[in-house]
Amino acid sequence: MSPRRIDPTLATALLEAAARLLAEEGAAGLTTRRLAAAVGASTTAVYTHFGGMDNLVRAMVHEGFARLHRRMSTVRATTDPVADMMALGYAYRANALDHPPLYQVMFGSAALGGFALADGDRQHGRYTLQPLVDAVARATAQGRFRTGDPLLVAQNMWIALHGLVSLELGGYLIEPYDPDVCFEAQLRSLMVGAGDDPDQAAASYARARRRRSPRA
Amino acid sequence: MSPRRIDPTLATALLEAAARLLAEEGAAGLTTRRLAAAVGASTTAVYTHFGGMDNLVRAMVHEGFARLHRRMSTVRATTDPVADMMALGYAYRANALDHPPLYQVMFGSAALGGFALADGDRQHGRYTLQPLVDAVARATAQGRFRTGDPLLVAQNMWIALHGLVSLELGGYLIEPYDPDVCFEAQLRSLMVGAGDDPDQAAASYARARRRRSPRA
DNA sequence: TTCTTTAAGTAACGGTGTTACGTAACTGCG
DNA sequence: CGCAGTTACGTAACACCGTTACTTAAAGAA
Repeated sequence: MSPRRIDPTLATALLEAAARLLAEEGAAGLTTRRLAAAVGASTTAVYTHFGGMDNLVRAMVHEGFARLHRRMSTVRATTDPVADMMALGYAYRANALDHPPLYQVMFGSAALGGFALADGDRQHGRYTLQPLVDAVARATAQGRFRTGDPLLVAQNMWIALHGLVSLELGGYLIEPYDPDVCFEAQLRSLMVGAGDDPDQAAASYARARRRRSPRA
Repeated sequence: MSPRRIDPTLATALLEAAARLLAEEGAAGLTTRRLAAAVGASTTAVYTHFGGMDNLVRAMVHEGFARLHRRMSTVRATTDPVADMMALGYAYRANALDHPPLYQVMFGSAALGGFALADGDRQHGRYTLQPLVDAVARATAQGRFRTGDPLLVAQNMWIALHGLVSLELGGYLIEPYDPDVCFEAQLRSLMVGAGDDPDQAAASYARARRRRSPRA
């Protein structure tokens, strides 16, 4: 009927509803019509505020990266940079497991009806790696890693983490080699691969385990 | 009009058309109607032969795993098992880069309209890892890897490879740290992480590079 | 030849993203 | 205060999607 002028920013209401829909029903449940129904508006609201479903999803992805960044930032640097890296790995994985569909959308694992992120969106999350890069630099400075490009080492760890999380969310890692087992093996292997001593890596792993999963 | 009884197995024609559509237009271009048009049939053909889009896609995924397995099998075992592992890594990545949309569907990175693989489908590709497991066992027997579970080490490498390929296909790996750079660093890091000596890993890497990418 | 089975087509249903168009409310200016 | 312009929304439609009754025609068996 009459356009109801109640919003306080219908845009944010749409975003919240979209996040809830995505979390509760997965990517398939996030449609313009259900979104409109959830906020008591019409489907055109999506277009006046975002210009289409793509941009709305893009906004959600940005928020997702921001939340990931916040979570990674809660991991404080200690005197054991390798343990710090592992703690960052825990934070990364915990964030993904807390919001599986969002993670899958962020990294393209949920087509969301043929929509695609722009180039800029994909690299938008790059700053998220910074804490990891710093930790690598500290580990290298302490002589625990072979000298090399810290960003390359960090990116390598990110790649492996994404592989694990992606396969875990997809349900590809099963029984005796379940995600937890793989994750532990992967973390230690990554550090040894970067140059750390296996025993020291194991000690750092034990240390990182103790300060598990800082809350979002 | 009249049902034309011409097929020689309309089913295979549908599969071929589906593979072509997927490769040329991506997951979004693969619809029942375009599929039907491509083979000159009606959309019901998909249902009489596959019982729905899901099963048709499932069949394509199985074929994709079979092709991956064939490609991995062309990597012959040599006296340098670490180089063999790296060659298997090349084969894995080359296969994915040859059929990007198919790879993304195989590993859930393309929702294909809310359809999902069954549990069995996801683990169907598991046998593909066997050549890798064998190579790990040989490397361990030669003392180049720390003693441990070969399947866990192989799965760890698979996870990292998938992370790289997945991010590469998604366009997340850019400029100074492009996929090729990351891939090389990753391969060597993986071997060192499993216990190999850095120098020996570098030598094996050079050896693997020389026998690059056996053809599908 | 007739009967049964099977594969295909037709047409529809409900759902999707998107858009043209109308309309009501707010905003700024005189 | 009142009038224009802009903006935000709803309505209704379009084209497309997967899926499914229902029907029809062909193939094989007796």
